Amino acid sequence: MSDASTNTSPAPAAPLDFIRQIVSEDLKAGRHGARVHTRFPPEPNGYLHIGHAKSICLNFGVAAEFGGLCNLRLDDTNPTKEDVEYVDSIRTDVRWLGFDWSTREFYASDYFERIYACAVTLIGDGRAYVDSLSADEIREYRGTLTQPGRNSPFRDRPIAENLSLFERMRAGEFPDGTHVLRAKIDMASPNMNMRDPTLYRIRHAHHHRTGDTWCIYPMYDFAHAISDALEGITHSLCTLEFEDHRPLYNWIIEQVPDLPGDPQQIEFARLNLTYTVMSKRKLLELVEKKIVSGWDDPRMPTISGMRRRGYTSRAIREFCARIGVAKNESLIDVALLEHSVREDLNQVAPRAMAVLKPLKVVIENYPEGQVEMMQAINNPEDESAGTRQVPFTRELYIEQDDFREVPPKKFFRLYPGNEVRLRYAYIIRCESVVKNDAGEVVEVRCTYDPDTRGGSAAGERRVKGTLHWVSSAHAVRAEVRLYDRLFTTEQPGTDDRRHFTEEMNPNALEVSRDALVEPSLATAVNGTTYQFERLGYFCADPDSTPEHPVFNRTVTLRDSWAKIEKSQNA
RNA sequence: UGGGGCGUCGCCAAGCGGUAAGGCACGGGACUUUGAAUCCCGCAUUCGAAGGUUCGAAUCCUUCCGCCCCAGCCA
Repeated sequence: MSDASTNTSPAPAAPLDFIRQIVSEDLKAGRHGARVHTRFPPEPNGYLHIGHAKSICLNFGVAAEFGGLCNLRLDDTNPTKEDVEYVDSIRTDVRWLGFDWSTREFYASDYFERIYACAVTLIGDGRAYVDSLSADEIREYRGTLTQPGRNSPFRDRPIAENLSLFERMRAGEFPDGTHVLRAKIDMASPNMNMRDPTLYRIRHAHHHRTGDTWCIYPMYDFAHAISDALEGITHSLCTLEFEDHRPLYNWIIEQVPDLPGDPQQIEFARLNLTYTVMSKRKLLELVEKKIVSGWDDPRMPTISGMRRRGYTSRAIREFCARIGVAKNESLIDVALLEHSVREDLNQVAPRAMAVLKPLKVVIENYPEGQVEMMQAINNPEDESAGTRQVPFTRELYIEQDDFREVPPKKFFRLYPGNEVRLRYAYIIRCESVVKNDAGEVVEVRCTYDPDTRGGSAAGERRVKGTLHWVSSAHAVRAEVRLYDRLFTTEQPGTDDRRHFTEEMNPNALEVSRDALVEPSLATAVNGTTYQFERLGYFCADPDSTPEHPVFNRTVTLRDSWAKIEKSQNA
């Protein structure tokens, strides 16, 4: 993943982000035993999205760059929200992104016994107590942002009673909500997280890994700090909203005796993307209400959705490298993601010709029944990709958008009397059109110049436009799914006068069922992304069958003509 | 009106007292059998604001302004 180990030519080092600066200095100073050990700790309650990709690239990246390790840890402390389907998808997605956690796949639930022991120790030291207030009462006692809280009447229970109660909580003697274990810190703290935070709650629920072994489960703050310490994590990277939790994190590390390691929590800004929602709650809602086809719907910002759409993991990693890591709350322009995708795909995607909205072209002076095989370049960016043969005949299809009966200014595609080049084939001239009863052009009649065939003959005539095409007799019908952004607003979900689903783009999916693709695409390999020349990048979808190929539009090509036309109409 | 953070170009982001990197976006041009790609050029006299310290301030100090997060037995 990294070539940082080559000691030959020290490339002009890109500036380190603030986290890498800290890690680098810690290493230099010999802190944390001069080690770097990070972890990526998702909760298995949904699929990973592009925001997680930022965290994954950071955690695994930092570890790799500084000769350390990164664990995959599933933070599964809430059995009511978590599921194996999610842990499977997480493993798949992190691996697909290109990262390897070797055998270091851990689960917070692996530590339940040890976390329980920590709690018992805390109780024994008088640093935790069983509270029997109701949830509502606890909230009341907590105070407000400006007013201190009050001590619970159960705060000074004798240690022995706490021990016994906690043991009975574990034994399942109490129903949900009757008791909770709390840290004894400071109900007057200006930091709400320090007002005797809950450490354990009773949940008679089946856990996807521990089954019915437990009916009490540790809270995030408690489980996370202990898990980090147990795994020897040195730098515990998380998002900004946990900044307020750091004092509690440190409290736990300090107060629980005999914990190995001294992890350091550092917070960075989460990723926000324009025209995208990034909360698992909202994404789950789209899935559950069947507003999208599933977590891997190509319109979703999930890793699985982007994969199905045709994004490459390399493009996503590059994107994550470009957005940087800082503490500013940022809103990244989705155009940067699209740029990263195009940049990678341009290098690696095989080219092909496909016509999305076909318009028939008949070349009047081309012999009927004749088939010529034209040599086409598979990837001009990669000579090793070779060439292929594309059949050319008298009757072809071109893109409807490539013909205008009345051309606008600067339109140098096909119109009556004009000449264009057919890619890898001949120059043709539009002689006349055939219209239907409604007055729509349904066929374009052309003539071709036999001397203009193919690629590179010197001194050949030049025309301004080059069109893609397919042979009527050879083309394969395909379904093409044209995706656009899922939302119409830059920051969906931030307007509290309406539900975020009201900001969805009704045209986020447009299906063309009568697209025609060149014969070589009939056997397109599922998951391969092609460039359909002049249109964009398209990925063969798993829904494809040999009789019915399906392609997802990954992203369009940049389109300067669209800009010109738009400014003309403005 | 408690606490914790953050304010550098339209969007990100370097900068760490010596005179504003880079990317995206945008605009212009070259090239072109993809109006793609590629290549050039342009794009912050100024760093939320105002004072102050200094030969010198985005960087140090003071005050002010704006935005985000926190009152789950969620993570």
